[in-house]
Amino acid sequence: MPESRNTKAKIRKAALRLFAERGYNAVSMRDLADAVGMRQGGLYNHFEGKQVLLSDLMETHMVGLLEALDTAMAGISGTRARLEAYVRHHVSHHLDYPDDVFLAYMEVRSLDSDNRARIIALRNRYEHVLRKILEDGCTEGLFRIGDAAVHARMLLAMMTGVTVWYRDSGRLSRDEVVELYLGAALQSVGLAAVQS
Amino acid sequence: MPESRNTKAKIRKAALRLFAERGYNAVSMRDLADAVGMRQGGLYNHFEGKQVLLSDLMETHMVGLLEALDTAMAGISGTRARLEAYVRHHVSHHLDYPDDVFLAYMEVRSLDSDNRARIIALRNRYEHVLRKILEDGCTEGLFRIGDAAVHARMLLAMMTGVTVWYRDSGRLSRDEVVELYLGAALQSVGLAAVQS
DNA sequence: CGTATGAATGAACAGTCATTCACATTTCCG
DNA sequence: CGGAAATGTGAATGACTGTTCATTCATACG
Repeated sequence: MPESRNTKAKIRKAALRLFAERGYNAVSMRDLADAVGMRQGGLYNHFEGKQVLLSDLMETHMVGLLEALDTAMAGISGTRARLEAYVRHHVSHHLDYPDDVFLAYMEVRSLDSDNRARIIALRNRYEHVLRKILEDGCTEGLFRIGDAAVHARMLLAMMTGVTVWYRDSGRLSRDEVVELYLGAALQSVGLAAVQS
Repeated sequence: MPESRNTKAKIRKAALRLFAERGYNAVSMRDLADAVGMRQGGLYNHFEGKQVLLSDLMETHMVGLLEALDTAMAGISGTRARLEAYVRHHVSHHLDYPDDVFLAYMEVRSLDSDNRARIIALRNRYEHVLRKILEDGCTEGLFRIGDAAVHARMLLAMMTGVTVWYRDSGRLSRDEVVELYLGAALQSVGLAAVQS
């Protein structure tokens, strides 16, 4: 069993990287087996098939994302503080797991309809938390935004895009990037960033 | 000749929709021929191959996007007015050509390296215009942003994301959406939206 | 009318796809 | 040690891939 879990984890890791890099449809089971260092037939001892592997990866990521969000938001009160916690969580989590995020975003359409519905439901839960914060801020007269639902989508697209360009070897550290996104997000809702 | 151009246009139109909908690798030449109403062999009278078709679609879009940007920015002076023109152009163009945009964004990795380099060069030119506006605004002390290069990417990701959720059948008109994005973009750089 | 042209066909090509399976090998546990 | 369960192999499956091509067809031109 110990060796089994190891191989399974190696398959997941390689699949995640390859799917994110080339796209689900552009990766064959041969490619995947080569990356793991085994023959294609053996993959089926660990996963029922390619589609199951994809939906497994995506569901694992979405569940982890929601759990991390819960942790990040736990005990945070106050609408502004909750927005800050959400933004910090989202950006840093995306910097930590760029392949997972990219896959979950790009390959939803490669899922069959049952799996797709499950993944989208998880994503909606995640987005709803931000939308609620923005609605609260509007109700309290704290935020100045045109439309909470639209603004939630704007912020999520803006923040998620960090995975497209950020590289660890670049000019900015992860923390600096998080703070840049936080500042922009706060200003976008009509709040000034804190002067530190 | 008139019929020829017509068929070519039909192929391009169908390919654009199918590639955007299912992804380049998930669309076969047979699928495409079916959508056009012909047999697969005939496609090669109009395009050298699948890859050429893809890069042709993407290049056409990028060139059109740059031309539309030039038109939208022509004669506009003043950093704030230029930012407003850029945002309005970008969002409304994306609302008008969602498939083109989606394809150009998602399928860059499906291009072979020569075509990819050409498309990315065009995209860089497009992004550079916004970055320049943001840098000017910083120099003039007009904008309050952490980093112009990063902020350009944030705004582009935010605005481009409109194609993911907007539907004509929805609650908001295109003009309303454009103004919402404009307001958010202005606030994100530290400017208040105009009170109308 | 004869013929050149562009376009469409449908079969064929060689290769790749995900998946299956009979068979080895390794690993675990009593 | 023995046997069973887990794990990996390599070949085979049929379906599908992008592309090619000989052929047919309709139209346009001299």
